[in-house]
Amino acid sequence: MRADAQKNYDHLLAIAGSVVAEHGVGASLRDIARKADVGLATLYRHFPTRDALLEVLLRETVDDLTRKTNELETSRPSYEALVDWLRDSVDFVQKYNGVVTLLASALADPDSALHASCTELRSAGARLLRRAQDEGMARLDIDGADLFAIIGAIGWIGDQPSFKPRVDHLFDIIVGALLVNKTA
Amino acid sequence: MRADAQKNYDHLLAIAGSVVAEHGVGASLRDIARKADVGLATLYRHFPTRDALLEVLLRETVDDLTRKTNELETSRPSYEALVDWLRDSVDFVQKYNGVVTLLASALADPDSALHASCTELRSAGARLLRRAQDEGMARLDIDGADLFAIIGAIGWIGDQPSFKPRVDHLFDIIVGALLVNKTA
DNA sequence: ACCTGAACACCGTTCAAGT
DNA sequence: ACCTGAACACCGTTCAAGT
Repeated sequence: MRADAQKNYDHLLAIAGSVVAEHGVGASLRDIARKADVGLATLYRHFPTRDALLEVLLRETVDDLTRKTNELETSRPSYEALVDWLRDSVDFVQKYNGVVTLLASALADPDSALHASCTELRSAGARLLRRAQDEGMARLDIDGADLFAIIGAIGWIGDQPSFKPRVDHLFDIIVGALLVNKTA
Repeated sequence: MRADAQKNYDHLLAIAGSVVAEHGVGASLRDIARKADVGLATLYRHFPTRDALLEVLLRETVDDLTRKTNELETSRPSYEALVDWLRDSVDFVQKYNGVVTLLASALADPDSALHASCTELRSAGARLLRRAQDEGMARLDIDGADLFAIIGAIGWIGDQPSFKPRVDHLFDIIVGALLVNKTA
């Protein structure tokens, strides 16, 4: 990549990060190009679709999450590992408003630029879930896709300004329902 | 209202119902006017905002729900009444795609045309919840707003085509978490 | 009273023309 | 190679002009 193109790319990405942080995943691409002092077609040249741009914005965080999953799996009890991973996943989808709906549709669309990130996330969760189920710590009637849907549902709560203050409380309640009651 | 205006109003509403059923609450208003063979400004005359149109589309169902809540309250055990009401509420928000997000913001915005419907729905749920809590059937650390957020979260799952098949299953799991375990 | 076309300010997407 | 302005087809919203 030519030096001037690289500079545009980096600058575009930085501006996109702040605009998406403010307006969510549906932010105006025109607005991003404008704020980056770059022609709109230049944005399209670097990021041919909205998904492609968001994929770059989210990739780093997903990779961190995947790496951390490996650590959790080897170093922590299955119960704690699963809950910690759910906590991290909910934090991840709340990086930008609207990520949950984006990921839900990307999961079902193999052509989406985000499809790989979604399946990675799902299979990481499925592994931790399986381990907890094998040890009798998690209910047996759920799978990785259910986990994904539940992360999305909790993330949706966090996306609504009026519900955001309750999201931690509701996380505890909903996630609690996935675990086997140890006092029984 | 003049006879011709009434005819336009009724026709507009019927067309809007089918277009919103197909494209969700964000459906193009232009498209609705076009399909109704009516000038776009005529739609605006009858429904000055998108909220006003959706409010009319949803009102009937909310009223049914409120009426049914009264029945549930007097004729059924608190536990069953609460679960049935949650079931009906989730069905209600799934009448059109995107209703959950619409209601979440309308609940926080007293100027919204849907604000009244939202607070009605919330207080109906709060009443049933209180009764179940008084009888020791529901956990004590939740309130009507939590119930509303949870209905929204489950409704969000139903709005995602890839998760829709799991929504009944996840309803049982999440709602189960709100009830006190009777086997203890 | 009620209806309408046209105007305005946006948006995403594409492409011929520039350097 | 890379960038850009302009064009196209949409959208929501408003308003002067018609009947």
